[in-house]
Amino acid sequence: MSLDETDSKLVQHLMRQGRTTWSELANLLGLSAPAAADRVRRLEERGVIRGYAAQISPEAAGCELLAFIAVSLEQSQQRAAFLQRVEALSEIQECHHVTGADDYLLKVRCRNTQALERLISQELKSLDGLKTHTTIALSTVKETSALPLSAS
Amino acid sequence: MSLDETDSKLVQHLMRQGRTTWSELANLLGLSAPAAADRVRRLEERGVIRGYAAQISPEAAGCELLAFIAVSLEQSQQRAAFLQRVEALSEIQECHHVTGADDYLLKVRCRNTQALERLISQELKSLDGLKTHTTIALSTVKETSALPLSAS
DNA sequence: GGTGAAACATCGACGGT
DNA sequence: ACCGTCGATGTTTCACC
Repeated sequence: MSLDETDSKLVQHLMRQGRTTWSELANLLGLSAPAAADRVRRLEERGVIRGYAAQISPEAAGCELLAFIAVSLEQSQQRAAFLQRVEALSEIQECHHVTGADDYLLKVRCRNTQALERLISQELKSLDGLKTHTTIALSTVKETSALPLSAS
Repeated sequence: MSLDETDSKLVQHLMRQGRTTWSELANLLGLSAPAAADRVRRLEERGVIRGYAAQISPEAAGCELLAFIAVSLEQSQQRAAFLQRVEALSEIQECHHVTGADDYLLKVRCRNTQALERLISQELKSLDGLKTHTTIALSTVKETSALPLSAS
């Protein structure tokens, strides 16, 4: 289940650069190209690599606003309906079930405050007994998808 | 500054699949391979595409724990030191300056509660006047890097 | 933005350790 | 079980239209 040293180097490179050419990966690892490709394929099969994506500037894509919404569900029979809405709404980037006074924490990106208002008032608050508490991000200091490598 | 319809389709595909082959992109857009490559290169130069990355399963990489830490800075002269620490700590994936009672919201991934304790007690709380409020994620319902496309 | 040819990278089969 | 070599195939790249 855990990663050997070569896989660690590989994963770390893939997190930063994405997949470029096998030959580049190969001489990074001191292997031949087919061997590097094999390792990547195995990591994909094991689910360590979930996929590949381009990182898009949210502002360039017209998403100027970033907000975190804490959600409380006071009627637990609304849970399924809430989770269904979370999946359906493309503005909701993340939804975590969390400890503390609230039930869920949402990370939301949208065009402007008007779009946020619509999301909260029409999409979320239309569920009975659902309370929200919204925090707006004024600026982002750091945002990376890189994980701390573990030497295990 | 804004994206035409072809660029929108392109960006949407790149967010989901990463960069595969020019020919695949080309016939998705109804263009020739060099034309598709040109568009991608221009988007990279404009900063719309920030880069490419593999999506790694945090659990597979040994990061079992996800937490959100709200940080209050009661002495504003500590701000520079705090931001420097944020950059240096690889467990901190995100740091946003936010509205509300607290100043910053951190998204943190680490190995276990022991690593989280070390991060909070030794790395963060060692700054004078810094208060934290930590929320643990029990499970993650949704987590995507995709953005809602805007037709502009 | 399209076309063609040269350069390059990938994929699969085979052999070695 | 994992890695290297080699040849066939497919893809990118560049000059030019």
